[in-house]
Amino acid sequence: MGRGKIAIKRIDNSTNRQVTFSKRRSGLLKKAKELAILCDAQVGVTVFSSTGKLIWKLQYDSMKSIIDRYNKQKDQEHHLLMNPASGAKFWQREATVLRQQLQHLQELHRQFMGEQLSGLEIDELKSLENQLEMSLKNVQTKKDQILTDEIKELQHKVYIFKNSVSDLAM
Amino acid sequence: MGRGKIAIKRIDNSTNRQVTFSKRRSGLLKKAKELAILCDAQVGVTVFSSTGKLIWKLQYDSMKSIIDRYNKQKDQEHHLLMNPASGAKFWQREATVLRQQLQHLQELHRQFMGEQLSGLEIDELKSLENQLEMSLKNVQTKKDQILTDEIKELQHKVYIFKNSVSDLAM
DNA sequence: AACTATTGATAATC
DNA sequence: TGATTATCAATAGTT
Repeated sequence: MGRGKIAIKRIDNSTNRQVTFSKRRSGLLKKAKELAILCDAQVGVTVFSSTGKLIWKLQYDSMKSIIDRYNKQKDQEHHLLMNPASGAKFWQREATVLRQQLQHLQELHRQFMGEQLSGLEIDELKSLENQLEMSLKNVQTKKDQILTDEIKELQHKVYIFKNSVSDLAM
Repeated sequence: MGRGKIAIKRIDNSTNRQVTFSKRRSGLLKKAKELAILCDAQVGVTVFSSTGKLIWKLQYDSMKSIIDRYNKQKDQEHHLLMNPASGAKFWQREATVLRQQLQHLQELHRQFMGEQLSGLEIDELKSLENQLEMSLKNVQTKKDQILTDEIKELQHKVYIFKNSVSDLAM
């Protein structure tokens, strides 16, 4: 999209990669913001560079609902207005709950990755095994479906092509 | 970017908004994917429509590193905790990031449950399939190990019991 | 869902 | 880095 077309693959030159990263990151965030505003949607974007640094986080419009809730709570608990430190407390509670949920889900997810299985009972392992088997089946079904559709489409194209060739021969 | 310029504000006509939402969402996800590939970065995007339906896209194997990096970053910002003045803002940011991580992980987990597979490319499905197969193997190995151990233990008990019975007989 | 006239994004360059 | 601009890409309005 500039003075020349580029292939979408890792940019080898690191300086170039950095420059492109900056430019496209801002482009992406702009698009995200526009989407959120235009379509009244919640859009979140997280970007990490390859060195692992958290570059940007954006959570558009969902902030609004959080702040609404905060303001609501502020009304309900009037003493909050008197105590400047309680604003921090509200968000701290919020963060604590979220972190607990996240940790719980992380642990669960590790188990789905086949890690950290030591704490599990035999019944839990069996149940996990069943779930994984089911998941695998679903994924394979979906994959097969996509591949089959693709083949059908190609077969149709070949059919069309054959016909046009025989038309020419007539 | 089309037959006319538009102002970036909520589109009132709901049909139009829905159409624009579809178009721009796919545009955004394409950009995110390109950024990730070109610049070797981890990019996550979550999109909720105004009706609350979650449409999402994320390189599935990057979740672990996102969480690791997040935890790392949290350590770096840890000194902020000591400063009471920055309290509310810090915890607010904390909550925002946590909420976002939670949303990503929830969606990722749904995919590991074999749900919400519609948005995935064929390569992503293959990748997920491989991971599930590996997980399943680990879980089965662990299960077998536990069962084998249990059997050994029981055999030992039977052995002890036999001996004590023959002791009694003497 | 397609199609294009436009606007917008950005790769190369300075 | 930061600005410029020639191109390519995205998309708003139309069919």
